[in-house]
Amino acid sequence: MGRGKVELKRIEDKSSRQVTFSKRKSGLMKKANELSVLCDVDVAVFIFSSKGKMYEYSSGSSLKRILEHHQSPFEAENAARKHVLETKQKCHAEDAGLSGSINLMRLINRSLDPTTDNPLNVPELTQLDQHLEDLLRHTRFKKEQAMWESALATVEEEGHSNQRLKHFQGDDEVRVLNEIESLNCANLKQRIFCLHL
Amino acid sequence: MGRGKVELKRIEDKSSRQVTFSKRKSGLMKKANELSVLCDVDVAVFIFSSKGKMYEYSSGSSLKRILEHHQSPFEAENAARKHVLETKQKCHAEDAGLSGSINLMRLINRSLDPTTDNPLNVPELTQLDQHLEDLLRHTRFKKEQAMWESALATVEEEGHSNQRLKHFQGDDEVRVLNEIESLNCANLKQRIFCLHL
DNA sequence: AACTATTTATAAGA
DNA sequence: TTCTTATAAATAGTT
Repeated sequence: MGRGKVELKRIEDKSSRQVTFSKRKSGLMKKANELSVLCDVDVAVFIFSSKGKMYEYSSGSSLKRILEHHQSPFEAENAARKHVLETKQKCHAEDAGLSGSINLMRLINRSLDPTTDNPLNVPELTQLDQHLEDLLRHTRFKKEQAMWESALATVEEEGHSNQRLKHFQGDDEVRVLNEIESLNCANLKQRIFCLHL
Repeated sequence: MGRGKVELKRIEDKSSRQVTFSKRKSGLMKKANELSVLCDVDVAVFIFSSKGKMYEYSSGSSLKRILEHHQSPFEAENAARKHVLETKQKCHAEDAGLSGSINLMRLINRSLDPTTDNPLNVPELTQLDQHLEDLLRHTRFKKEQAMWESALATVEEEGHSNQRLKHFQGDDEVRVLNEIESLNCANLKQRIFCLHL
């Protein structure tokens, strides 16, 4: 609708694409709001620009309040994550993990929703139990791994700077530095211990 | 646009509301598609009728494929669940659990996403570990509860029918029925044992 | 489900 | 960017 009719394909000129985006984005949200009010339904619209920026509309009472109240971290993060997955063109590997985690999410959601009208039955609870155990094992492994990685990085970093200093210093200083190094290691162990808490 | 202008408020007549819903729903999705194609962005639209039925549009390659491939159980369930929460007007109690579970979800998502560019750090992994432990405890408690509930229901059901039969039967039959009852209990115990696996 | 009189959205221009 | 305006598109009321 406008001075000329447009064919349905990507607008190649960047600046007019941007202008059209801005106009049509607000048009779409206006329409979404009208639909929501006139027909008394809930509507949510999510738009992801090519740079991953997200715009959203969501209707009146229900979705909106929840989304706003929680700064929509859930939808935003998930949608954004999916968008990233897509644009990274790495669909195959992720699919398995994603669908597995979706099932887990569904179980967790139902398990934590006190208003659900079909609470988890025993086989489902058993399945959830199993999933959680696996995930807990996985998490503890990751944690240990991350701890040691950060520990090694610190040691290496400190080693490097110490090494560099040694080039320019006498034997006494080297002894002091070695002491510092061992103190750093003790410090490191203490840090690791704290992380465990 | 139409024979008369409409004011932005709920259409009270049910059948014209339904007609308008149908027309405007497709209009909205058409607009969403145009925006997506013309401006080369990803767009997703979710509409929830008052009865909780969901309609969705999502643009071209990215979101659409993933949503279709997984039958969008995640968005559908979540959105539906939120919708239910809202319409049940029980926002207060759920909010705490919801925001807690959202945080958990985010951690799980990031933990399971191999393509994330910020993997969980150690404090976050510790937090996730803690959450999972809590949830596991909660799940096992629920499982035990559910098991005993179903067990009790079975006992009661069998007890009732046995009670009724006793009215019409002699002492010998009563003895047999008591044996059956105790066998049922053994059976029950075995079933519970199986559920534990 | 089709038909139009109108309103609304918006493309192009300023 | 914002405003204007000619025109395309959407749709309310009707059949």
